[in-house]
This record gives sequence, structure tokens and C-alpha cells, in this order.
Amino acid sequence: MAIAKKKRTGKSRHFAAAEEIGSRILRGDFAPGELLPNEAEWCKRLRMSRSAVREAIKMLKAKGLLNSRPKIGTRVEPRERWNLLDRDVLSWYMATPERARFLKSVQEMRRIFEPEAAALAAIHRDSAEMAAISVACRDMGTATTLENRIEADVRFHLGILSAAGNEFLVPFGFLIESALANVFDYVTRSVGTLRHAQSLHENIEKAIRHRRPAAARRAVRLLLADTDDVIEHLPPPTAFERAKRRRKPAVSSQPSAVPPIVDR
Amino acid sequence: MAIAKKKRTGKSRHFAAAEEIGSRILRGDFAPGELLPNEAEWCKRLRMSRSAVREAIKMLKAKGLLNSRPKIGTRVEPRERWNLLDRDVLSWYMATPERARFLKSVQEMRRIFEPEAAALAAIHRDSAEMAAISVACRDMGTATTLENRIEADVRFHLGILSAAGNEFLVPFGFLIESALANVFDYVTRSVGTLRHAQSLHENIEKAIRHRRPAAARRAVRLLLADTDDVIEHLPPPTAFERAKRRRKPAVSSQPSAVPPIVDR
DNA sequence: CAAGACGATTTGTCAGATAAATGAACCGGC
DNA sequence: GCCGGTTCATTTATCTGACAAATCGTCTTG
Repeated sequence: MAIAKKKRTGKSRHFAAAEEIGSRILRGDFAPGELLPNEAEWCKRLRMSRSAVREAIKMLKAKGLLNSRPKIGTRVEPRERWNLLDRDVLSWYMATPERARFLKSVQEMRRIFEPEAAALAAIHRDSAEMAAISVACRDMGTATTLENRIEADVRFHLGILSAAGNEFLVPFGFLIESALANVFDYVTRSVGTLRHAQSLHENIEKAIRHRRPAAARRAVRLLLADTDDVIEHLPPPTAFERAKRRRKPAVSSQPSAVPPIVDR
Repeated sequence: MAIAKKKRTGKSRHFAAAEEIGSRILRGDFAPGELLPNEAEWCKRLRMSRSAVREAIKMLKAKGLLNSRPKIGTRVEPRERWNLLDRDVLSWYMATPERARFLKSVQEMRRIFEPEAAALAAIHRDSAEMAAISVACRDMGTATTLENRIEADVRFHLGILSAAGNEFLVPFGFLIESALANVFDYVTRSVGTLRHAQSLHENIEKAIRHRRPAAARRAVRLLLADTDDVIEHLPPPTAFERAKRRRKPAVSSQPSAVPPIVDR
């Protein structure tokens, strides 16, 4: 489909400001505990009114990145308080030089909760959820473009999380999986690995369909091990591929663009 | 220590507003997709200026609860977009009649990631992290008040998560564990179960100290099973105990204004 | 009847002023 | 010289009032 995204005026002012400041914090320009320039200073730097700056800061406070008190100023919160599991924070994080470490952590989290989620899904799934998973799995096989395949891949994993029936798993996984659109992109390369990956996915689908939790858990572990393996042995991407990849944003942070995967 | 927290003026206005509106959303007064009253209306209702209301709404947007567009108004986002893994949202959620379901979900999440976290901790821990865990474990045993014991209990579990060395585990667990202060409170009752629980904790400590991931994983599973068991067979709390419990805030989101935990 | 213009409504942004909080400097008494 | 309270200056918090931008519904006109 590729809807030509209308840029409008380019997001709201305060969101742009939040993005600017937030990225800088994630990038480490302002260390935790450090004092931020005051509001007036930001007004000058970003060429916008104090209201806009304030709303941006309010937003960052809501995400646990900042904390301000009268007379003291606004300071960066310690890292533990950052709401890393937030669309925006995640996307700023991903734009950071730390990106590799980030992906490693994400992959580790997947190894922790996806097998269990699949097991739960095998137990709790209803037929509608099963259908969604199966369709996604089939779509992966029949996808003609890389983009479609990745979309179906994400949909597949989210379907499992949603079928697991734990309300934390869904939003949590949603973030992780969105972030991982990159990884799938990375991983989905040659036809050979592609076919292999497809059969791994189908095994998961089958286990859940047959309501076999232990098998589902094993199948997911296999898939993740395979993914790790592919990442491991991946030759460094060529400049061309890197540029191609750069075109799509990893996490669609803000509203106007409803993220691609809607399961209602 | 129990520092008498100075109430100040009672937190900032916009936070109070955010709390009011956010709680209502979590409670279901405003369903997802529904249109919120407009800003002017909130000004009247909450007796505050439009700026304060706007900053509150900005905050709720940052948490994924709302989304507003000019002329249309502000509407509640679908539940999947809510940032449930946020201190404030979590605390509003906990003040909801859904509280029981909430605790069940949380407990399930613990079963998913705490065993793995312990296994990772057994692998990656350094000696400082180990020391923190051991101290917490000892403090649990020697604590003289229920409050101290719970504090040490939370510290113990957080220590493990932090030793696991995954940056997502820490903030994530932080939220869950804070939320669970209630559960620990619930669970820590008779001397008998208390002594049993202590030995379960010590097994975990030992496994991590000896760098035995599989043993650590097993030990955590045992503890969680025990917790589930206690919850299961818990007689309904007496009114006195309930009142006593109500005294401490569950999630220390922003010091003063934690909503009273009503369980109807 | 259809397509485009227009008005009304609601959020977005701005500017300027006052209040509140609090660290730091200052001042007086001992 | 030192200690304690007091004042001051700085920064965020809040309020007020205004205009801009976006967009839904309606109205006009071909």
C-alpha cells in the first residue's frame, strides 16, 4: 500500500522539542543528575515559545527522563527511572550509537519471554486468535516483498503475545517487536535462510494450534536460536543495503501514523 | 526512618489533574475511543486554568492514554497503546476495581521473567552485585518489622534483576516489584510461612553465589510457586489488617498524592 | 445533486505577568 | 570568628488573554 505519508506541518512544535531534547539525553549529551539549560535558554535555542518548551519538558517528565523543581531547575533523572519501555524513548534510544547493545538486550528479552508467551498462548488461545496467528504465518510464506514479509512476521509474534492473554505481554511485546522490525530486516536475507525460518515459524503455529505448550516453547527457542545464529554470522552490511534500510523509521512513535500492526 | 514527608502544597496542579483524569480513564469512566470533555470543560470542573489542564493532558498523551487533534478534541487511545508499564499508570490501575486481575497478571509476569533473570544473574553477577543481594537476603531474615522485611524483600528481587545485566529487566522489574509490595505484604503473615519463605530466598542467594544458573532458576520457581500457593489459600484479610495495609503507598510514583487504594 | 466555500469549534502556540519555592548571600548577635 | 535567621535572586509553576491552525458540518452555487 505504502500510503504516501503526509507530513503536515511536521508534527507539533512541542513534540519536535521533546524529540530534540529527549534524543540528546539518550545520546548522553546530558548525563543523569546533570542540570539542563533553563527554559529561557531552550526557547532561544529552539526558536519557540516558552509554552512549547514547557510542554515538551512536561512530556519528558512523564516519561521519567526529567524532573524539575522551582528555583533548582530541571535535571536528568537517574537511568533506572527512565521509562525505557516507551515508544518514543525506545525510538530515541535506537537512534543512538549504543544501538548494537540495545538490539542485543532486546534479543535477550525475547529469549526470556517469547517462549513462555507461546506456551501460554497454546493454553489460552481462542479460535479467533488462532486464526490471526495462522493467517500471519501464511502471509509470511506468500509475501512477495521484503516489507510485507517483515510486517507479517511482526504480526505473527504479536498475535502470539496477544493470545497469551496477559495484558502486560501485549504492550511490552508491542514495543519490543516494533523495535525489532530492524532485526527481522537484518535477518531476512537469503532465500535459503528464509525458507528455513519459515518452517520454524510453522512449527510454532502448529504447536499452538494443537495446544501443546511445551512444544510451542521449544519451537520458539529454536527460532530464536536460529535468529541469533544468523545475526552472529552476518557479514557486515554493504553501504547500499544500509542506506536502503535507513528509509523506514523503526518505531512509529507518534499518533498520526497508526502503527502498521493493528489487531482489534 | 519514616521521614515525615512534608506535604508542601500537595503536588503540582497539573499532576493532580493528570491523576484525576488518568484514574478515571483507567477506571473506565472514559472508554477507549471516546471523546473527552474539552479543555474548557476541565478548567471548570477542576477549578484551574487552561495551562494546567493542558499540561496534564500533555502528560497523559506522553503515557499513551490520550491523543488529541485540533477541532476534533481529545480522545482516549485504544488500550493496546496505553503505556501500562509506567509508574503512574500502574498506580492508577492499581486503584481500580480490577486490582485483583491486575495482581494476577503481575504474578504471571514474574513467573515468566524472574527465573530467567536469576539464571542470568548467576552468570553475569559481579561481586558488588552479589554483596547487595546477600545483604538484602540477610536483612530479610533479621528484619524486626513487617515494613523492613518487605523493603528488604523488594531490594532482594531488584538486586537479582540488576545483576542480570539486561537494561530492560531493571526498569521493568522495578515497576512490577513496586507494585508487588502489596503482594509481599499479603503473603508475609504467619511466622511459619515466613520461615519457609526465608529458606527459599536463601536457596536463590546461594545458587547465584555459586554461579549455578539452572539451580537459581529452579529456586526462583519454587519461591514463586510457594507465593502463589500462599495467595491461593489465604483467608480473606480482616478489616483491621486491611486498614493497616492501607497506610503505605503501593507505588511511589510521585510522593504525596498516591490515590487511596480502594478495594471494594 | 454534487463540489467547493465558509463558519464554528477545538486544540496549538504565543506573549507577558504574577506566585511559589528554595539555594545562596547577607546581616546581626554572641 | 561563628551561628542562626532573614532577605534576595533565580527558576519553575500558574494564570490570563489572545491569535493561529486544523477540520467537521453546513451552506451556497453551478
